[in-house]
Amino acid sequence: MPTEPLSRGRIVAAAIDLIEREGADAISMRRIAAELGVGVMSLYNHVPSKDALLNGVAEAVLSEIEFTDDPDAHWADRVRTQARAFRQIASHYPRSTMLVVSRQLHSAAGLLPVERALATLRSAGFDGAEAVSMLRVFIAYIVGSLLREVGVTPAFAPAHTRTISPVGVDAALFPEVSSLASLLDECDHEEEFEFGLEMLIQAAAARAERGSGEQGSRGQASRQRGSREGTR
Amino acid sequence: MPTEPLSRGRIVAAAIDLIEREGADAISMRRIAAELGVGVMSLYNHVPSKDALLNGVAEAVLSEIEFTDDPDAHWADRVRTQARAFRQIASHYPRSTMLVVSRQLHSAAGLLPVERALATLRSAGFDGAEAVSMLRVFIAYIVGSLLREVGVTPAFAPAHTRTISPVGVDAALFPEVSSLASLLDECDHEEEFEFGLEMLIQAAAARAERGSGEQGSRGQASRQRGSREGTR
DNA sequence: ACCTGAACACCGTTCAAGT
DNA sequence: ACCTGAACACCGTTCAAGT
Repeated sequence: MPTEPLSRGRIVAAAIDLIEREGADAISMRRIAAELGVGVMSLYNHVPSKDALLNGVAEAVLSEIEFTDDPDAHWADRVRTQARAFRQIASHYPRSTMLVVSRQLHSAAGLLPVERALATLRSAGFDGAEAVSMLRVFIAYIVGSLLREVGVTPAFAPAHTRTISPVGVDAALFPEVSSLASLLDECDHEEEFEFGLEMLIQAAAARAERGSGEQGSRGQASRQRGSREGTR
Repeated sequence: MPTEPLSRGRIVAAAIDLIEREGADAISMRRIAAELGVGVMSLYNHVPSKDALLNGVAEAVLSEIEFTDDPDAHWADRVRTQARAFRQIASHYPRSTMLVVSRQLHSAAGLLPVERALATLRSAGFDGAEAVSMLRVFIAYIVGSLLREVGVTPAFAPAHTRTISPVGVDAALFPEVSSLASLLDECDHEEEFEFGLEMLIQAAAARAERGSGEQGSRGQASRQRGSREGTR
């Protein structure tokens, strides 16, 4: 009594469900098939391989995040909104986050956020090259933040396993780490995310102002990369 | 004729070798054992599990990067040097990078870079809480950058598979993406890394200056997180 | 203490057979 | 077109047996 016909969508949904319930390590074609009450090989009628299925999972998760965008808002606010939308992945699909972040998606699901971000950065006055570089910087920061937030914790790492607690760190070898142990131990992920986001936006704003008149300023700045000379 | 006795170190080295040669997906306890010319179960005399072995791989890779640090240099230069040291992972051990980045290490190998970074940030005048937050921001950016750089490409993705080439993107739906396709297609990873690094250092420097007099400024700034108000 | 083969409970995917 | 069981070539790890 097949309540509903098998389909790519149902398979992907079952996979997401299983990942969020038991962790990314727990998923296998056989488990998913069992979850759907079908034979393993039935899955291959709708999905070419496990790898393709995982791409489907990443796409589905990414396309489910809310991407409201107000084109009339200040560009900095639009960047904030878009960055926070990405962070929703970590809270809505914590155990699938690694998957979303570690597979580059060449589909519309991945292209739409990029399109919006580029439009926003161009509206701030950046030229194409600047907008692309800036977008890459923001994405790198967001991806790294999400990875920290979801911890990539193996299944259910007990919260009591203190990692850098005052006890266990040699205060002579690591004075800073041991004196800041309590701060390193706990982390308000939202506050931390916002802190870095503001740093990046501030740096971007400084470049937006500076760049309004001069043309090749960024090209020069990037040309002196790799030099070991300091700021001052 | 056992040329050399089996040891944790030899096993980890063989694992790294195998990963760099055939990709992270290719490694298995059985393959590593075969590589070393021993039975699979012999590995378990020196390593409790595959998971522990992978932690060992991450540790070994991390501890092999050069961490020169000149305490007399300007703090911004020290940050630059340390950030670039991390990026060496991507060039020296591209296919192990994901492993290093996705496992939090509670060993000395992971603690030393943290200790140096905190000392550097404190020398810039940041208090403990600021230094810890700032460190997290830099790490998030670096981690995200490395992930982009190593591509997490499945084994040997042919370079000819153009992902966002001008052809294949609907210019009406994605005007920015399609007009900036050539810029999005290619990426000078070093230049890109330096670009974002300078943005973060600039933002950090602005906070270092501002914070020299006032005490609770950062606490206030972070307290207004989540507000939808803009910059201006 | 260190090594090991057999065995167990899993994998992803191919193939030939069904409807 | 869709489903499927058997089979193949793999996994990580336990266990009991060896030295």
